[in-house]
Formats: sequence, structure tokens, C-alpha cells
Amino acid sequence: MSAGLHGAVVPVARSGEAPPARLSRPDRRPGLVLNGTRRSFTPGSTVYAHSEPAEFIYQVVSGTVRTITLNREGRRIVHGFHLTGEIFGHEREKHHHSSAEALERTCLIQCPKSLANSNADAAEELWSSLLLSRDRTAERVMYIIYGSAFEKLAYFLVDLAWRKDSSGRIDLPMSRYDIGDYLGLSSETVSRTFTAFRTRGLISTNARQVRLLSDDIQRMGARLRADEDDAAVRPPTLT
Amino acid sequence: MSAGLHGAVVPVARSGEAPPARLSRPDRRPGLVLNGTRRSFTPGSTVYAHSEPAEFIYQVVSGTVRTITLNREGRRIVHGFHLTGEIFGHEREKHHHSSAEALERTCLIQCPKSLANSNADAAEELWSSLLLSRDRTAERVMYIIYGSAFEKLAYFLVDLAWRKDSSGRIDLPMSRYDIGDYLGLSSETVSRTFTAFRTRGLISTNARQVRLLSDDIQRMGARLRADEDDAAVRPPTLT
DNA sequence: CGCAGTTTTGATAAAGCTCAAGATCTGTGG
DNA sequence: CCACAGATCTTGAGCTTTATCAAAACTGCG
Repeated sequence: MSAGLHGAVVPVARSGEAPPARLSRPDRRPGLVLNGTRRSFTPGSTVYAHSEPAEFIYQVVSGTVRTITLNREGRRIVHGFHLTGEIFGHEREKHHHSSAEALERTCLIQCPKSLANSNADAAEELWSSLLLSRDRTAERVMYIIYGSAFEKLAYFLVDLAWRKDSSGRIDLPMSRYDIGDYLGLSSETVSRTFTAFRTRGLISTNARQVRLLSDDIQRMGARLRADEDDAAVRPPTLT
Repeated sequence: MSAGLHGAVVPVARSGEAPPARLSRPDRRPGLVLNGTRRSFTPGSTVYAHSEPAEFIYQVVSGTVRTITLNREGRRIVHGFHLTGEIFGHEREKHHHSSAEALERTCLIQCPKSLANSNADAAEELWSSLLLSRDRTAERVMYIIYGSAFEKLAYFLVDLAWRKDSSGRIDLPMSRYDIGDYLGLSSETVSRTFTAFRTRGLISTNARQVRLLSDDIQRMGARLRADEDDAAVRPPTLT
């Protein structure tokens, strides 16, 4: 290894090294694996609040949920947006360490924690949903740390389009504030970046409806979608 | 809730609301719960590389490991530092999505994935180690997004001191580059911030030995350590 | 129709990145 | 034990990105 004992000086990935990490998308979406009660939530309503006892795991049947926390100064972090099929609400301790709020009309399966582990299928899905959300966070951290506002928003839109399975046509359930608090940008910068995309013909917008137009954005999506579990085999098709 | 339908305008946490999220430290450290082969690693050596088959889970017996990935431009992200007792290496798919490297002389237990789930105790510990690392990342994201260089480094040092159980006296196994790539700072800024801390009498340093001196840093540590699982019960003692 | 909340746009300032150059440290071999 | 080389750390100067503050336009819902 020529990059120093501690490998710190790695300004550019050299060929022959491991390809850069990208989130490989799961090949299938989980069905409704959790058993439990169905509950409906109106836009803006709280699924669970910070510090409440954590008794349930949730799976989204329809709609969108955001999980958030506030830092010491009252600044908000959006930890994730949870779309149809996705599972959220696992906690390490007896109480919730975040709050979960419905962004639109939302239907959830509410599954008691005990029940979630009794079923082998569900337990397996629970484990892999946690790993997926970890990997999603890891990828987001990458963009938060090194990405420009431009890259962050492009990543966000393409990722969302993929997860919603909506080829290039997204109905955003979240505000510019939400997106900002998710990507580490101010809502103003998010708005300005939307405008910049629109100006350059990359997207068209109508309020919260977004259509991804140009390949400059779609191509990034292709790159995200291209890698399956065989990343070790294929040559890294970068740049 | 008066902060708008989508709860976006929350400039400051008002009293009566949920206290800001902080990572509650686990009340006990895991023992050596994983069974498997012990392996030793020299400083700078690779435990596993990106894209390699993921066959094992690891637990640190002694030493320190960092897990990293590179982004498309070759910039490095340090996802975590793994200290004595800590478990790492769980993957969602068949291959590793990060690389793991020993930072110093390090001894690990290498546990085959199959074996890890056979033992109920180990499976439980595996689950909670994954949740803990998720919570750790969530806290770090908070600092990456909203923290100044000052706050990031203070958080880093105090957290490390706590995890090493070394009251105010740390031997850093990682470089300034590593710290920067973990906190989203350039190594220069990390260095400058160390200097600023030293100048203000908050710490003293001798190469990679750090001693936390002033309460301005220790107090933040106390705050981190103060909250157990009863966060819902006690009044928030903030500021 | 009006209001609260959201989005957009503009102007300004500051934090931290980048580039650059020394200084210091660590391990190695003579 | 010393000298050397590679790596790491420190410090400086300038610049860019984006946060912040401010205000106007828009939107949706009651």
C-alpha cells in the first residue's frame, strides 16, 4: 500500500482499487410482512413522539412518514422518509429516540415488537430493513459531507424516483424544509437548486410535482441502479 | 402542533416539547459474545476489502479498526471507528460494502455469519450492536449537518474518551485525516481546531496523546453520559 | 377571499476548503 | 546512535459555497 501507513492520502481512487461505494438497491421490495393492526394517519399527524415508549414496529402500506429529531439548539434533522413497503420504528431501548410524522394521508401496519420477532420471515425482513436503512444513511452521509447542493438534490430526486418506482415523475410529499433538513442544506438553497435545475432543463416542476427530464439527472439514476450484488465482478464503469 | 402542517418551521425547541435527541450510552459494554477464530492485525493492514465476500462478523478484542468507503471522486468517508468490545462487519448482501482496516496492533474475533445467529445471546448482541451503530451514525450526522468544526471535534473527543473509558486521557489511534473524513472536515481544519483547543486551555496534546482539561469539554461529556433510558421521565436539563 | 404556511429571490457575510510551504514525527537501515 | 525518507501535522492566504437575513410572491384550505 503506497498511500501511507494509515492510508490517509487518497486524493483519487486509482484503478485496481476497490470501486467507490454506491448503495446497491435491493432486488425486490418487501411485501407486507408485518402482522398487526392497520392505522390511518392524516397529514402532519404524529405516529410516535420522541421519548414515548417504543412498543411497535411499523410498515408503510401507503403514504409517507418522516422520522426526525431536534438537536440541542432546536435544529431539526430528518433521518429518513419512509415510503410504501418500508419498515421503521426499531429502537435500541425502551423509548423512541426520534419522532415519526405522516407527511400525507398514510396507512401503516402497527406490529407489536414481540410479534415482529416471532415470525421468522418478519424477523428476517426486520433485520434486512435495518441494514438497508443503515446503508441508505451511509450513502446520504457521503453526499452530506462531499456533495455540492447540486449533487445532493440530484441524488435525492433520483433516489426518490427509484424508490417510488415512478419513472421520472415524482409527487413530492415533503417540503423544501424537509429536504433541506435531510440533506444538510437550508430550505433556501434547496429552492435555489430546484430553480437552477429547472433553468437548465433538467427538471420541470409544478408546485410539488417534479418531472426528471434530462439525462444529466437520469444518468446518475442509471448509475445508482446499475450495480447489483456483482460489484466485485464487473469492472468499475466510472466517470 | 402550531409549527405548521408539515412542522417545518421549528427554529427553536420550545419548552414542553420533546427534549432534543442525544445518544444514550448503553449501560453495559458487550463482553466477548462472538465465538470464532482470533486473528491479529498489524497497523494499516486490511481486515476486509470492499467487494470481498462477506463471510464473517468481527468483534474487537483489542486495538482499533476503521471502516471506510470511497465516493465516486475518490474522496474517503470514515464510517466508524471500532474499539474494544465493539462488533462490526454485518452486511446486507453477499459482499462487503466498505473496507475495514486496523489502525494499530489489533486483535479480532472472526465469527462466521452462520455461527453468529445460532447462538441466541450472540444474535441478540448482534442486533443491538447494529442499532447502536445506527444511533451513533444518527448522532454524528447531527453534528456533521449543524455543528461547527469546534463542536464536531469536541463531540468526537468526548465520545471517544467515553467509549475508551479513559477519563480525559486519550491516545488517538487515528490521524487528522481520519478524523476529518469521519466528521466532514478537512484535515487542516481538524488540525487548526486542535490548536484552538490547546490555545484556550481546553486540552493538552503531545502528538496523538490528548488530555481533556477544561470543563467546557468535560461538561459536554457529562451531558452525553447523563441520560439513560429514562429520558422520558426526567425534565430536560438543557443549555 | 383571506390567512398561514410555503416557496422564491436577493444581498451579505462567514465558515471552512483549497493550495502551498514548512515543521515535526516515525520507522528504517547503516 | 544517527541520518534519512516518507508520512503526518501545522500554519498561512485567498477564495468559494452556502447560511443567514429580509422581503415578496405564491398556494391551498377553511
